[in-house]
Amino acid sequence: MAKRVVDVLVPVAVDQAYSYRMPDGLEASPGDLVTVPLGTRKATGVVWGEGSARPGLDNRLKDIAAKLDIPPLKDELRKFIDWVSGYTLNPRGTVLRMAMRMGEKLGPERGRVGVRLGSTPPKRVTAARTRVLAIFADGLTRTKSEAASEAGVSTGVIDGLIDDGALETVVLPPEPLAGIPDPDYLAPDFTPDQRAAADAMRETVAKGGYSATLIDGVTGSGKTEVYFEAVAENIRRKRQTLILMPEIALTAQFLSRFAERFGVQAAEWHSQLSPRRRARTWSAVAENEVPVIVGARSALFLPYADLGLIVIDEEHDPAYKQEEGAHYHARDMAVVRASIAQIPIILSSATPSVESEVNARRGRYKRLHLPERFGGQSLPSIEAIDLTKEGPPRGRFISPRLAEAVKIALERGEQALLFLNRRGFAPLTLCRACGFRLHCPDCDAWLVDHRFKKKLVCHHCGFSTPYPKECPQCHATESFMPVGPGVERLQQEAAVLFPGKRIMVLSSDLADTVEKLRKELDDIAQGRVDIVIGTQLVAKGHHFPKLNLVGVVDADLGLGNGDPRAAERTFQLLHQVVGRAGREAGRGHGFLQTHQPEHPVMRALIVGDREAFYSSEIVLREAASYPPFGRLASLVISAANRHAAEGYARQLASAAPRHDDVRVLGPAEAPVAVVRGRHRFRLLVKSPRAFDLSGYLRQWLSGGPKARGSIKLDVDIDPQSFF
DNA sequence: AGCACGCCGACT
DNA sequence: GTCGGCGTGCTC
Repeated sequence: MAKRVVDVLVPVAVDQAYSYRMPDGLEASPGDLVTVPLGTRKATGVVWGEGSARPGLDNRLKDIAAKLDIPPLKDELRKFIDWVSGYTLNPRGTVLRMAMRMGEKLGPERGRVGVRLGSTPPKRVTAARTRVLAIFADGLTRTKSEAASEAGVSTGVIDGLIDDGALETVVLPPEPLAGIPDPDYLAPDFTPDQRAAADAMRETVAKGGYSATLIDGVTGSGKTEVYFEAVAENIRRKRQTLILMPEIALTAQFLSRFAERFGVQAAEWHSQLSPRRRARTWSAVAENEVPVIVGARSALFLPYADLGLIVIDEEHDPAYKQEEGAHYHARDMAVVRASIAQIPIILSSATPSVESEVNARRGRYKRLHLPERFGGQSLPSIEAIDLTKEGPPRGRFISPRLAEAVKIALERGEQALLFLNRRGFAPLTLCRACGFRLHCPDCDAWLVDHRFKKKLVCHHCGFSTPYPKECPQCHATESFMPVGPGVERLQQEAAVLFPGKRIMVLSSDLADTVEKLRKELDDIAQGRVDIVIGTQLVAKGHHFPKLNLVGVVDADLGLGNGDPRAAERTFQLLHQVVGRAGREAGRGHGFLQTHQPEHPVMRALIVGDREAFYSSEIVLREAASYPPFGRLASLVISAANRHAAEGYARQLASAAPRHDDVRVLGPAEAPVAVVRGRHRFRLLVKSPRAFDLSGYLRQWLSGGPKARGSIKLDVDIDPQSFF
């Protein structure tokens, strides 16, 4: 009898599952993890289904090597992987890889080594040894490093005592990743509005099944506390919760809030976990030992044993879109995962994405609205400073009115934040003698002057070079002139305007370590800083009690780049930044320096009419058939030389199947035409919302010309950024 | 993703 | 002559 054949999906960039023979004495069902020979090496794959007979392949089939003793990937996760692959056009193996990034080899957790008092007294006695033995006199077991630090000795002393037999080693069970959260550890003190929302949340979770809820409320309205009630209910039901966060920098503050509410730490998942911890977390999630995971977007692909609830915090945040390698939008994929698993999902934001806002308005999402700031605080009042009428003197960036407001705030003993979403000293440096602009050798981009680091940096490829002594074109010396502001230049200006004040610049490139950043944020929170100058890093989630004044130095930045989401992004970012003001100390105030005070984004912020902004933005999107009223895909073609890229892009465009619902725009040179020495062209594909754009693209690309040689094709469904 | 295969430059 | 650079293509 012929052996059973099964399909195994391997975590490499192939779309098809490969067929393998099942050797005698081995049983494996769909979802099981198996090791299989793949080329010259071995790979860990997942049984995806029964063998699909393909003629001519039978004699090449290899045997499955072994089955791993790990819980199988649930049907739910395999369906999700297939769906994500089909939608994003990433090969299934690539998507599987995201679910299997568990660090080193799996398998049973290796126990930690503990040390306790042995039976024989030491042969030689020293002062250090006496101290060690003294702490072990209580009969307790400790790890080597714990014992060493407690006794104030090096681990060498402990090792010596072990060799002597005075101490003995025991294998300890692995340290738990997270305790069991207590849903009733700290009962929150809710306002009637919050209470009602929390009750509704709890009911939704208790009822189970798929549902999507948008919690929408201003900064400080208690959104987190409200969805914590949903989490509490899910914990009571003993099912796992995934809380997705836009980025790790935020999770530290968030985790302590979680611990205050539930009495224990939640387990974390993000790309910076050590391999060891990663592997442990992965298997603990699969073994149902982790009730709550707080994670970045990749946590969406973990092998939950019993996922019962997903929460997306700050659902509008652009960081949910994965832009490198496999493109996917974690918020949208999370909704799909919830629907496949038939569980509730909660999306939370003070400034929902237009997509989610439309879903709520059309009844596809339930909406829970939290209208007020907690404890009766009022929202900051916001006014515009019209730069066309009362701008700063030439070469300066802080207008007299903003400077005056900062002075007054500082006199009152309050803090001020100057926000500018631009790193470095100046975005452009040119030669005053010949007009030469310093640009990146490998990209179509200017070099940004980073004066603190004494370097010129390309923000597209990371190229950096010391400041040149002379102009590369006309060899003039001392002729360079900065054009435009960055946060570092703003600091220089603030130091002159506000002498003697303590100024801190916060920007992602200056915060080299997470610890340093945390300390700086703490310094601000403790009031050890008068003026904070920051990029969008400061916009997110941090709580600064003494901050009452926020000045947006260039509110127009990001509006003029032709991106369909520019207005939405700017509104969300500025709303968030200005929301930093007056969260505790009282009434906050915000200034928007702008050239267009009548722009709908500025009007909405100043008048505080969020609804009006969404309504007008939705009308514009609908008229242009932009998402969420139509679908977009972007195909970026890159190649080592411009001609090859353009030629292939044209061939590809002409191979597009004709379809009444689809418009193919381009090819056009990408907005940043050269990155890392590669020339880029772009095709944009537009279709109605109800159209299967992924299917159309799959058909197109399988029949179109193959990208050979140095040519690369990057497909991005639902592109968020238009670089 | 690995890993082998293959086709051109500088070494004992 | 061959060692080895990494560009190209395959893995049941």
